[in-house]
Amino acid sequence: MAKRGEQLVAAASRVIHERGAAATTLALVAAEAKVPLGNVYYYFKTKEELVEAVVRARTAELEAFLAYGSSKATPLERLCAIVDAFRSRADDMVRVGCPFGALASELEKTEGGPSARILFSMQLDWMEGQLRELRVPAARARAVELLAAIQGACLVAHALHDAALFKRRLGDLARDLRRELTTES
Amino acid sequence: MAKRGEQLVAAASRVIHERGAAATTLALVAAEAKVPLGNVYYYFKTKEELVEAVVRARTAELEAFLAYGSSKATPLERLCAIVDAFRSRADDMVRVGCPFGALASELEKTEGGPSARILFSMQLDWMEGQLRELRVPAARARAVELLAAIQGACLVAHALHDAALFKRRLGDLARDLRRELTTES
DNA sequence: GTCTATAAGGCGATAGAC
DNA sequence: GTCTATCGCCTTATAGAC
Repeated sequence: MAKRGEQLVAAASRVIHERGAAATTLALVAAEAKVPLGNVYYYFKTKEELVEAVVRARTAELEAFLAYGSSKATPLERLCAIVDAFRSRADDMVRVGCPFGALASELEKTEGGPSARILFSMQLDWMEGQLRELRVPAARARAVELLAAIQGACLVAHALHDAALFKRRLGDLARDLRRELTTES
Repeated sequence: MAKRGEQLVAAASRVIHERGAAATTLALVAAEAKVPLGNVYYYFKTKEELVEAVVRARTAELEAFLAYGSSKATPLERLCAIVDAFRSRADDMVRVGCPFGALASELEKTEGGPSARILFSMQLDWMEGQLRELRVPAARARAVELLAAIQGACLVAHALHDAALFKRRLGDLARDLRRELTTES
């Protein structure tokens, strides 16, 4: 049980969420975790290793996030549950960006370093699965459309500091999903 | 005519586009502009001032970009022209991000510094104007939907290093616009 | 106006006492 | 395992010769 290591990863995840990975210094992480700076290097040889650990932690968060969606009864309810779950985090996402999308996009800017694109591919795979179950044609393209709509809304709302814009757009997204995909009985 | 100053802004804009504003150092900009480092400070007192100049340059680029769209005959053609213009820049946008969106979102992460959200509000205003001319209800919300769709597609495609995804999504976006907004005669 | 040299401070990373 | 002290480098910014 590497309790101290987990504390550091949790602290690093918070600081990175607030400031971005590039602007996150190990001194800030150490202060957030209430650990002396030098101690960080006992658990992580480099800053890059710490960022990789944060990516793994975010991946686990996303798994739990999607598992919550999967707990709903129908594919349509599952998709709407995920949209609503993003919507319920609106204030945080608009203030500092999406904990999955902001990290995934930022880390792709540095070629050699760690990647977090799995945070997008996991969501696409999960959404595609739900759409396939609904017999929606071009399920992969529709998954891309939905993920891009969510991420784009977050990006625009974040830059404009407009949480209401994000909530409205995600509400419309869930409404459109229900309209199009509800099986008339 | 501050020729040297314009060279520096152009060089800074290129470096920021490639690496992001935070990772851009004045040494890199000076090298890109083939100017000694110390000389940068004759034209810009601080790095922040240089970034502000880059934002103004991008704003002018966006104005020209939207003016090109405005040159088309009908509002529908104008909207599609902008979508197509983004699409024609796909390789660059997928490799390093949107020159407008990436800058706008990154600069909002640092509170005290310069802002580039005008790059989003200009696009929203322009799109809203076209949609209004087409008598589309909830024109502002539809403008947000379109801008978010473009920016989200760029973000996802960038993180996944998948230019084809971006081109497909923007092609679908233009097709959907034509389908919904074409006036049957 | 242009350029060289360098200051001042923050960063990742290490050494070594405890 | 934990912590203090510090190294070496890079960054922004300045001083001052030309």
